[in-house]
Amino acid sequence: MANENKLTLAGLAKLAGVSTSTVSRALNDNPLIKKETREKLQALASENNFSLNRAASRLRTQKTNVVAVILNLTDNTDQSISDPFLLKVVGDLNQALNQRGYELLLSNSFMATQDWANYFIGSSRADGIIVIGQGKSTEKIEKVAKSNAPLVVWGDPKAHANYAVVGSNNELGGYQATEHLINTGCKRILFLGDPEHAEMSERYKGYGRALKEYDINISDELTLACDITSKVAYEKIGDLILDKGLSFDGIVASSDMVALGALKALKERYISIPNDVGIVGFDDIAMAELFHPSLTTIKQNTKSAAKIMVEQLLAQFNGEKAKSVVMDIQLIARNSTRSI
Amino acid sequence: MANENKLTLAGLAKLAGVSTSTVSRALNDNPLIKKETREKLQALASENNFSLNRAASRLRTQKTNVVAVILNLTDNTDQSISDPFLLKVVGDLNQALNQRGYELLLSNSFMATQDWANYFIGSSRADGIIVIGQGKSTEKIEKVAKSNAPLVVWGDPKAHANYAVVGSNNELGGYQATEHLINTGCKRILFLGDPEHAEMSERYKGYGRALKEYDINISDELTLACDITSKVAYEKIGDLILDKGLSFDGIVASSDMVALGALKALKERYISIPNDVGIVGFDDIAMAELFHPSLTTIKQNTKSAAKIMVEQLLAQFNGEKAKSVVMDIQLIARNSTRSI
DNA sequence: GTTTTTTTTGCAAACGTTTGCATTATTGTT
DNA sequence: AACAATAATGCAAACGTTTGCAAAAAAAAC
Repeated sequence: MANENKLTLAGLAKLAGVSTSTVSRALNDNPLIKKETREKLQALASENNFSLNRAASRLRTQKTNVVAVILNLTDNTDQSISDPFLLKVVGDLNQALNQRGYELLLSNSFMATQDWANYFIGSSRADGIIVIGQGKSTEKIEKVAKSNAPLVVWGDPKAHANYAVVGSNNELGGYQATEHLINTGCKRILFLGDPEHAEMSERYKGYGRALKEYDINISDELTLACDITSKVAYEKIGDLILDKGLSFDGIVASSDMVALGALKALKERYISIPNDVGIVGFDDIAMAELFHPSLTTIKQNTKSAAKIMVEQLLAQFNGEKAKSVVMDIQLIARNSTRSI
Repeated sequence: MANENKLTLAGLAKLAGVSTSTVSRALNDNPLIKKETREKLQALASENNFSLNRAASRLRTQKTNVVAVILNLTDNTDQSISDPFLLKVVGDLNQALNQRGYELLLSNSFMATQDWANYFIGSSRADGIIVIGQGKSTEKIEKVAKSNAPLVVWGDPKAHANYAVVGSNNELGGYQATEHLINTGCKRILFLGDPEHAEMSERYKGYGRALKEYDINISDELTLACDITSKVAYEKIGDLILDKGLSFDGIVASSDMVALGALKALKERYISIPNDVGIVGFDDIAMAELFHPSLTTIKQNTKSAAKIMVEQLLAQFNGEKAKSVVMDIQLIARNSTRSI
């Protein structure tokens, strides 16, 4: 093809009548090279639309400028990848990484059966790893951490781990969601989510704390364990109502997608939202305000979270030790809960 | 760190008492090497959890085994990246690529101001490019195509381009959506979408054809140009009703997200769906069936599309010329349209 | 037990950068 | 004008693989 004899650094050097070192330095804007020469060479390079062979420079510098982002999906393959929240995080990470001169190698947890650290770092595919979602299976993450490869995890920062975790204050989020329902008159509040799941379990704790502080007794009946997908939530709520009637007047959903499933189950039974049942979601995905009714939710700021994760990762590149960071959350009151 | 003196091929060779060539061949399962030796060396490699330096092998082989996937977003940055459909495509591509031994380098169109071909291919960052979304701005794509870098585009395959396009039969989709509304009794059907946008314009054509074939006159008033985001759709429908009352009884939405926006605008005004207005979306995103009412839509099969795109790309690696492929679509009738 | 054939291994040269050090050109100082 | 100090460039050795070709070892043929 056109690839026949691609222009190389040496070729460009000959073209310019200088040495390869000079061209290399010039293209990397190294001040060792006289400014005029630098500019001249840069111009020449772009004229001949030359571009450095990254494979070569990576080999030489032992640095890839690539970060592997791993979607740590749970077993049920298809559903979770469609959670807009996770993908929003990917998008924000991409932007944050690009801003710092890095590229994003996307991967899901199914890919490498081998351990990630070796697969990505040991092989010079990437300089660091960002895992999205602590989820339930933390063994693989632990393994990476132990190999002390640069690593940052999006998950629950309170789950004191031996690696850096960036995530929202899930406990507080759960608390505020519950409190908001209490303040808007709900008495029997359901928690809908997966208490086994790292992030979700903290939200569950916050839920428990709020009930306790407001002297509402916690009943097992009001904890509805369910996978964190809309479909499962929809079914679970349907079953519950079939089983016990409308035994609740508020729902703390562990994610917006879960809330969406619940919403549908309720609306199909002509249960009024927010009058009969108030719902609070978690995440504030883009379409939260487009549901009908629009969804009251706990907003996670993915944009700044992404920026922080990248910072923490880069810190590790410089030999510093990364710390876990707790992100503030924010209650966004909309129409799926009564107004205070 | 642990990276101090990483085991190298030469090191492993010394450890095993053979030459590097033998180890290299063994790890690549080259039958030139005796089977026993191969297995012994492979075992040794994994014992010492050795992994090949990809930067080096890429340099040597002039192949990266990476494919750049570019989200070709339109100007309004934030919204479109949250379209679950596009991200679903990314996920499916990731899987399809991994299956063929490739990795996915994610990027968005804002990143490289330079031309993509040079940035990704010329620099040995990737072997090929997959662009998601033809959208409105096709110049950059044309540029890549001209440089004849391996390229496949997700877009409208009927838009005869000088590059390989994989996409749904958008015209037929638009037709079927419209026909379905007609069959369920709609008389004044609105098209909601962006006729400038490559994929959408084909859907618009199909819409027009259906109206014509069923002898319904096409009125400019019933074409509501709007950006392909829920928010804009929501506003446009609101404005339209404010302006002219309920001047329509059916909507062909150019995507599910657009449909969702319209849905909300209508429900807020207590307009019954599907009785007063029927709505058909496009894409069949995961939550389409979880809207209330669940959304009738034209399903695009992203999973097999992804597989085909990858095949078409790999074909180009082998010097074959890739062809555009039209994917079948399928009407999924749910509750946002009356039953036939 | 040679010779021929086949199988298995090793040698050494790439692939295209970057960078420590040596060298040359330029400027400043006396 | 000679020397010192500084700025700008070039030399050449890496970085860790892969692979054509030669060589050695093993098997087969006579």
